[in-house]
Amino acid sequence: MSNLRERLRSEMTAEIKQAARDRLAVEGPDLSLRAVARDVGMVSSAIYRYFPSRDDLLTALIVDGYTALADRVEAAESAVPRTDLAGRFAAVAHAVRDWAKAHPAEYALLYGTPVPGYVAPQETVVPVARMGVVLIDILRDGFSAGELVVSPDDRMPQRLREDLADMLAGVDRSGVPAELLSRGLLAWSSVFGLISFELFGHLVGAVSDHDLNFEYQIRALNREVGLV
Amino acid sequence: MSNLRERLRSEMTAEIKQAARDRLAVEGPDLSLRAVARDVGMVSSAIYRYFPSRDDLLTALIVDGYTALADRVEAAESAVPRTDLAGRFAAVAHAVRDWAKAHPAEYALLYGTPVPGYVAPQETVVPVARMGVVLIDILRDGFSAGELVVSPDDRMPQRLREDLADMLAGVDRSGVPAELLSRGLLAWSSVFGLISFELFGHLVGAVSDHDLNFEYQIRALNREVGLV
DNA sequence: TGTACATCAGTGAACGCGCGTTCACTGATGTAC
DNA sequence: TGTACATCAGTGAACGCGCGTTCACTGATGTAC
Repeated sequence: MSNLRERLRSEMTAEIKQAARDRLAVEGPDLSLRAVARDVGMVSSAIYRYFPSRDDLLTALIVDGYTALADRVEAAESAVPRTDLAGRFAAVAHAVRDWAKAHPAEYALLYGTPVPGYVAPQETVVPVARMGVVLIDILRDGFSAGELVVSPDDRMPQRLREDLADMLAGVDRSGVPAELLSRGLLAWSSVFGLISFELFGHLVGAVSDHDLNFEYQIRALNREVGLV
Repeated sequence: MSNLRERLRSEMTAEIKQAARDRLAVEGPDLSLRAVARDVGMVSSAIYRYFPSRDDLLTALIVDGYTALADRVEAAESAVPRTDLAGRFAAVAHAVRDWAKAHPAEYALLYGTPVPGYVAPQETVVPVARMGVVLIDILRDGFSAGELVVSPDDRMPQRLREDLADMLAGVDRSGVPAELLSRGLLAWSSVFGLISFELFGHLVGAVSDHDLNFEYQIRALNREVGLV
């Protein structure tokens, strides 16, 4: 059986990616292939048996990151009773923050300054859509249960309405009016705004207990979205 | 008079910083001193007549960036009638976004992934506080005019209340309850969340007309803060 | 079960490169008398 | 107004470095018969 070679190969691949993640944490987004090789005890050219180039290694880290984050978000949200809409949203928000705090360098890789000239791989679409589904499901459940009240807004530009209706192609948005999708998008942006502010050091003068602040703000956000 | 030398010196300093900003835009946050020198038509060592090291040049760009942003924010906000609270907040939000879109690389430098090991210079405190003052003034005016209704929230943790009361040391927060400061902080985070999402490419599948979306979301934010 | 051949992980040397920073220098501008 | 000296912007060579990637190689693992 060729299993030995295959198993070693996948273990080695994982080890390289982990070393790369660790490197990312200490020296930021310009990943050095040679440093990674050193860390796993290999000669630098050996990495090329596993990744055809430095960019491909980076791509793998990015895809892994989105997937890990989506996993955490889904797991946290599914553990909350379906009828507890605010609890479900809070679970999602805290899952993102917890993952970000546990993996700050990866968070920065996904949601910080994009590497110039580097285009996000198509494979990120799937995990990103998974998070979108979780969020939209909360909105739909709230709407169809009558807990989320939304009055049609005729000041919403038609173009924007169409954008929102087409967003996340392939994801079921049925029964969720554009007004609600827009609210969800704002809430989602706010969650990442809060987390980025905290992790990137923009709250240093303002807040000392970040846990308390985040929890309070998520409650406020819940109120604002209308999930109570 | 030594004015000639001094004038040339400050002109050259400005030219170097501008070249550095341009470089930033094409190759991201790892600024190359040699590339900057090439762009201004100097030999690389000549830069050291103006900046003692690469980090000092970066620092100058960061301080300049915050200052330019605070200038724009103040100018935009002060052009709106004092009683138009929602208009004042919208002016602030749009000023930030306009500046960010006009100077995306600088925005990323200030609000994107922090350079690991690099500590933000103390001089950024002043321009950051200036923006804080603008925001807090809006909240105070709204509160004292009775337009911003805020009921005391006894679920707000004491620790958080103290944090908010101490925030932006030296800035006048008199007459603005912690509940309102917290709302302001959330709104401020949301503005940057929206802008970062747009500039860093996280809305690509979701929204095509970013102007419309931002304008709509800022109106929603205004409603949420209570500025109508 | 044993042998011949194919696959492929890892080595080590080499490539060409751009980087930040230093240093002794030249020559123009500014200052003191 | 003219001369002697000080200041300082910019040059060019050199330093030591780490980088991504290539290539011919060795030796172990896997496959076919």
